[in-house]
Order: sequence, then C-alpha cells, then structure tokens
Amino acid sequence: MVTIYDIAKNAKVSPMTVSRVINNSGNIRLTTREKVEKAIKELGYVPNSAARSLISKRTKTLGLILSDISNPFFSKVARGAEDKAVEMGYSVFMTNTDEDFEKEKNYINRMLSSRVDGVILSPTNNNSIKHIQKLNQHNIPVVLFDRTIDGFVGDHVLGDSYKGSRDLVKHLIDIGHEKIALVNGPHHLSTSRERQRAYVETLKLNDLSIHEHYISELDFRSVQSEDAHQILMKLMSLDKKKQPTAIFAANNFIAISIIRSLREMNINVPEDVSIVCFDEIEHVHFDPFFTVASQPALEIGRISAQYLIERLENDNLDEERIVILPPEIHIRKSSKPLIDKE
Amino acid sequence: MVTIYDIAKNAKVSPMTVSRVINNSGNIRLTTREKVEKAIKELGYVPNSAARSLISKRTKTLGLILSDISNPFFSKVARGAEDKAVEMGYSVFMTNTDEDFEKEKNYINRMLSSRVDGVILSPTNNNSIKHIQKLNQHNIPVVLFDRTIDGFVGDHVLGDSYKGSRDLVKHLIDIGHEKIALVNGPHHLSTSRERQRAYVETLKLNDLSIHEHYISELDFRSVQSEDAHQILMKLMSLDKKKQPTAIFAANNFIAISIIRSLREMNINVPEDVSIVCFDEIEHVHFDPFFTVASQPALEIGRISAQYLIERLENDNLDEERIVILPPEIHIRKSSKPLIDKE
DNA sequence: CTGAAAGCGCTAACAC
DNA sequence: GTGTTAGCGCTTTCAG
Repeated sequence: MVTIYDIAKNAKVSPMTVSRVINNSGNIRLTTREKVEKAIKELGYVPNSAARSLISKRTKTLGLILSDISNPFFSKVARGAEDKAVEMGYSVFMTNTDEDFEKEKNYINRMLSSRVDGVILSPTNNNSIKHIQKLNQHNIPVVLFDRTIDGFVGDHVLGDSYKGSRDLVKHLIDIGHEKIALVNGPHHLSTSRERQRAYVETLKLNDLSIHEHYISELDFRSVQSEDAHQILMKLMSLDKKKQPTAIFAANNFIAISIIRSLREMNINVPEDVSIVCFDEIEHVHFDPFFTVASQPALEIGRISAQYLIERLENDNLDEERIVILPPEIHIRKSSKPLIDKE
Repeated sequence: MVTIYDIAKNAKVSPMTVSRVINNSGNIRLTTREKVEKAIKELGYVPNSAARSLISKRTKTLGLILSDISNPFFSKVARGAEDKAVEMGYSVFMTNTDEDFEKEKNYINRMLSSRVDGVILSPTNNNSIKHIQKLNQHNIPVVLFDRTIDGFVGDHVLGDSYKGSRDLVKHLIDIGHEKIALVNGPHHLSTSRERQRAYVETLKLNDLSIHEHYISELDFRSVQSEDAHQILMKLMSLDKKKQPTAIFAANNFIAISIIRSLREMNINVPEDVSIVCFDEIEHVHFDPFFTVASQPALEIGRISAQYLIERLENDNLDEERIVILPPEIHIRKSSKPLIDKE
C-alpha cells in the first residue's frame, strides 16, 4: 500500500510535508507542493481514512437507517440525504432494516463500530429508543425522520401526518362520503397514530360516526397480503347501512393492497368505493389515479442530513429542532363524489 | 472513548487478553473471559473498526455503486446485495451516481479512501473502465452488474437483455404487429445495445423492415421528458403505412414516458398502440398492465455480493465468471393483437 | 494461558 | 517553510 512515507521518499521531503499538501494546511513552497503532487499522481496515492479518523475521531460519514428501501418514499429520502451530505463533504453509510428491530440493532452496532459521526434514522418502534440511547452514550447524535418515538429528544424531520390525513378525509366528506373506513399502518408507529387521530377527529368534527369495524391495521410494507383481503372482506360485507363508501389508506403500499383485494371481490374504484391514501404512488405518472397526500421525501432527506451535519459542526444549537413538512394533496381519480353513484 | 486499555484496566488483565476475548482467538480461561466480558458490557465498549482495519488491511465492507437508486430495479438489487453481504459478515457502503460519470469518479475515490474490500458497480459508460483500473491497481476487485463495458475482465452478473428483448418483440410479432418501433436507452450502455441487437435481429428474422425513424434513444431515467414527446410525435406522425402499431421500450421509465406522451396526443394503449418494455413496472400490482420482461433484481444483487466476497476470500478463482439471468416475460394488457383493431 | 513491544498510516504539537 | 516525535486503538509477534 502506498503511504505518505512512500510519497515523502519519492519527493524527497518529510511525511509531514506530504500531509500538509494533502490537507492544504500550513504554508508550503510552490515547488515543494508540485514535487509532492507529482509523486502522489505517479504512485497513485490515496489517503487512508481509517488512519485519519483514528486521530481525528471523525469519519465524515453519516449513518442512514431506512426502514424499507423498496418503498419509493424511503429511497427518495435516501437520495435527498445522500445528495445533501455529499454537498457538505460527508459520505453516507446506508442500510435497510426492513422494519425489523433486530436488524436495526445489528446496524446500530455496525455504525458504532465504524464510528459514523451521526445517524439518520426511521425507527422501527418505541423500543428503538434503546438504540438511540446507545448512540448518544457514544456521543453520536441522531436525527429522526418520518417517525418520532417516545422519549426522544433531538432533531426531527417529519411529514405532517395529521394535516395530510385531515385534508384527505375532509376531501372525502366534502364530496359526500359519510361512511369512511381507515386501513391504518401498525399502531406502534407514530405516523399511524397521527393519521388515525386525524381521521377520528375529522369525522367527529363533521358529526360522522365510526363503526367498530372501520379501523383496521396492516403492515406498511404489504403490497400483497392475505390480511388485506380479510380486512376488505369484513368491511365490504357489512350491511348496506354501514358498508363504507370510501377508504383512507395510511400509505401507498396499503392502498395498493386494498385495490387488489377489491378487484378480487369485483368491487370497482372509484365507482363503488373511493380510495385516498398517504404517500405518492410512484411510476403511475402516465395516468395519475390516486388521490394522495404526497410527502416531500427528497426534502425530508436533505433537511435530515443538513440538521445532522449542522449539529456535528456546531455545539451551541438548541436541544431539539422539529421540522414538520406538509404533504401536498392531489385529488385524482380514485376518489369520486358519492352523489354520482345514486 | 472506551478502548481495550480501559477494559484491560477494569478487568485487571492486559489489553492483549481483551483483544483475544473480542476476537475469540487463542485460548482463554473461562474466568478471565467472563471478567473481560463483564467490563465490556459495563463500559459499553465497541471495537474501533478503523484501528482494526489499519492493521488487518481489510474493512469487511463492500462498496455498491448504483446508477439510479430511484429506479425500483436498482433499489431491489441494492437490497439483495446488502442482505447477502450481511449474511456473509460484510457491510455495504451504498451510493448513487445518478448515471453521472463525475459522481462515479468521486465515489470511486471515496471507496478507495475508505478502503472497501471490493466494489459492486453498474458503470455509467465505457470510460468507467478507468475507474475500475484504478480500483484494480489498489487490489480492489470489482463485480459489474446489469451492464458490462469494453475491456473489463472480472465477474459479471447480468440480466439477459438479448433474450428478454427477443421474446418481447417476438410476442408482438406473434400477435400480428409488423410495424414495431424501439425507444432505446442510451447507446453507451451495453444493455441498450443488446436490446437493440435483439430487436433488429428478431425483426429481420421475421422479414420485417425497420424504418429509419423506428429507432430512437432516451435517457433510462426519463419518467417525464420533452424528448419523449418529440420522439413520439415524430413516430406517430409518420404516414399510415409506416406508423408503428407497437413500441418496444427499453426500460420501465421509458415506457412510462412513452405512455404519458401518447396520452397527451390522445393515443390509447393498447387500443391504438401496443407497448412492451424491459423491467417490471412496480407498484401497479393492483392492475398489472404492462407486458414486460421482468428481471430478477434481488437475485442479481445477491449473486453480485456473493461473487465479490468469494473472490475476496478465495485466491484461486477463475479469471472471470459471467452469470446471465433470464428475465421473466409477463404478457399483460399493454400489448394487444393487431387483428382486433381492424 | 497471558503479557510486552512494535507498528499499521496518519497528524497534532512542537521544534528549527 | 519544513522536520521530528509521539500516539490514535488495535493486533501481530514473540516471550514467558
């Protein structure tokens, strides 16, 4: 391996001078600098960041822990975070937990061991606080994105689940729906709870009742699931008076599994049932179909990286900064005035 | 920062003993081991992998360079690669070039500097061979996936662009189409060239002619583009005799941009024009519409990681291993027998 | 079974 | 402007 010593020998200077050239630190005579740079090129030297970080105690690397890289929402966040990090001189060590607490634990340990300077995390559940505490004990700051968890103090970059959900449900009410069901994500995620809170409050505010079967739960990753089928079966076999005319899906994948189940039951969207959902449904741009609350995923990623790096490079920041970015509501073909049906 | 010295002091042994406990190397009396383990827990010690790799010359980390993380094909590859790598005891340093040669260069340097043990790459173009040579000079093996480039010797994990394309075009011919256009990806990518070769040969084999405007080129990432619109305008304003009745799109995003352009021109798919494309179109599972050649992306990722790690841990492997995985053809609604139209 | 010494590649601190 | 020394946290080597 080529080291600064090799360069030093080749350029007939001391290793320290080489180091100074590489880091642009200190004053160096132009001729020496040129000698050194020539040697670096010739020998193909690349600084060893392990050796560097051993001294500097900083790796200039951020850890990014996504809960589901297959979900376009998260892959966009990843892109935003990486872009911003690189812009600011950092690398990103990106991983995917698949909503699995054990995997999360495993990756936290890897991040600890590789001494990332900070971590951007969408936690799997409230127990993730243990992982965060472990990071904090090692002076590694954490930025939470998408979701928050109990007991966390620090920067958050979130989408506005409450507002987005309220607007979606309100839209359904405005176009005449009164029997609206919610197929939510898992209750252990803050986003699910917020979406449900908005759903319940908006219905109440409009004097609409929530039947006992109206609220159900699915995994956020379930594009296709037996569970979805069962939930929909139950919902659509309620008697006419209770049968929902609209469904609010708590995320993109849930919306898709709902539609699939409905198709199997020969129920059409939006003719028979209107659907609205949180998150954009990607790659269907050629015929935007879903009425959605679309989150600014790239922005969420960029801000997360920025906040984290700011915290790394600046000691006197507030204890916590919370950014809540509103989603954009796009009203499209999956939701339809109820009146049309009659 | 807690080091093995702290642990050693706490457990009243030498640092070397601590090291042995951590690495399960050498024989250690059970009681000493327990003392050490207790101290590790108490002080919350985590090994510093920078220090380790400084000695061992290995980081147990693979670099993964994707050309477009927003494309579900690549994010699935990433998942497959990460899963397999973790299974085999490695971490993955994942990055996204956005098909940009300069970004690729930048990331190669980061990988060099962070001393990843090997790199999994989907190169941006033939010039990427320079980057690969640079890696090889530093004894870092490279596995190419999805695409190959001139002059590369080493492991490849590819989809079978030729076979997939031939089958798609053959399908169009089988259902009566004779005027078939190709909207290809950039010619500097091997996948594009293979898909075009299959297209041309299949048409010739079936005595069908290729008009001069039938082959055009778009960026693989262009979900929405002015270029697509122009290409489609040109294609669809050919005189009746030449106007294509079917289009082969070289990937998922191109297919989408084609459909969008057609809609703007009030041309319906599949009634007026049939479309087939390479790559699955994700998240439209509720109503599978596209006739596609779907690639085993997860598998491509897994095998890439496996091959790379095998090469890292095994000196006497063949010079190069090439795996070509066939795509699955799914015939769906975007392609329709021509006869129906008349 | 355990320990002491040396050194991986680099830079901070201090010479000159 | 440039060089010397020491040490970051760990493991390899050699001793006991």
